[in-house]
Amino acid sequence: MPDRDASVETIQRELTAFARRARSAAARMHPELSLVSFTLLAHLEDRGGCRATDLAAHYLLDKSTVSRQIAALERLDLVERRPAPEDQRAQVLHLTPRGAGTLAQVTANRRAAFRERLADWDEADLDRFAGYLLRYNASAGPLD
Amino acid sequence: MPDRDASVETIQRELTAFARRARSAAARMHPELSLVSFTLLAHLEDRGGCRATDLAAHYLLDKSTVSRQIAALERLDLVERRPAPEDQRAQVLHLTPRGAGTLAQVTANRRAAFRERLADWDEADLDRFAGYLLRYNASAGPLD
DNA sequence: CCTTTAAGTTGTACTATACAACCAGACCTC
DNA sequence: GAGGTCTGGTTGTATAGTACAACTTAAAGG
Repeated sequence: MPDRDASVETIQRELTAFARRARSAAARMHPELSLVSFTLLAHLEDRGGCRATDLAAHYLLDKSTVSRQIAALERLDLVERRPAPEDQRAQVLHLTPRGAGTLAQVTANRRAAFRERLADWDEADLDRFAGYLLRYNASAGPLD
Repeated sequence: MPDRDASVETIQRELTAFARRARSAAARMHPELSLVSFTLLAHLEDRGGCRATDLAAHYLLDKSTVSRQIAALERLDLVERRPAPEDQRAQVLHLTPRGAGTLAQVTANRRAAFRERLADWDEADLDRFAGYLLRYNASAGPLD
């Protein structure tokens, strides 16, 4: 028989355990792209390009952090800067072809890893789990 | 109608978003104890003391990392070292009273935050969500 | 115009982390 | 029981990610 407090306790414990491992797990899965870099590239792809400031606001990162992350991604030829037509101060960031390729590769790896990990879940459970995660994250505010 | 791939995709996306925010969220929730320190203290409480090597093995951290974390926690008077009775090389780490108090405080804060966040979930959903997280984490291997 | 605001970069500092070198105590084998 | 090896732990060094503050340049608004 379910007990509210026990369930909350378990959720807390398991999410904490997950959080602790997540970055190193990501690093193992795709050494060439940290979790943050991956996220930034994915966002650029999703939006079809945006400004550094937008990334900073969206992910609650300092603009200096984003500036350096982008500089690193540019050095790797994964991102390029284009002048913003209406604001000479700003740059619009876009994936390069290489960036798109790397992102696709990493995305495919991640997808495969998750699929395998969830291979023996039945469809109804997957659907409910996805729903719970959405609901949980939605209550976090506009952090993502 | 649930679609397997769509659910996996959602799970992946939402877990990634969660992982990205987790550390800074923890830092906001309890600035005095990082997620890792919190975990180490909790483990010490749970086990009633253990060696640094055990912590490193359990959390897949390098022993040097644990050594420095423990040194910091000792400086804060949250952890103390006791000679290991049967091995002069080793030290058994224990919470100090202050460490136990801080851990209790942080645990209470976290619990309250999770409770509030999950306040409008009904008991059956909490129970299922907890079960799914357990199942998901269990498939990760003995990382925790 | 001149002041204020916004976009980005750079200097500096801190934390978490790993790997390698090392030390000291324990253990094993002959 | 002496020497070689293994184990627990610390320290040196390096890297990544992050923040805050100072600065530059351009836009916006009185």
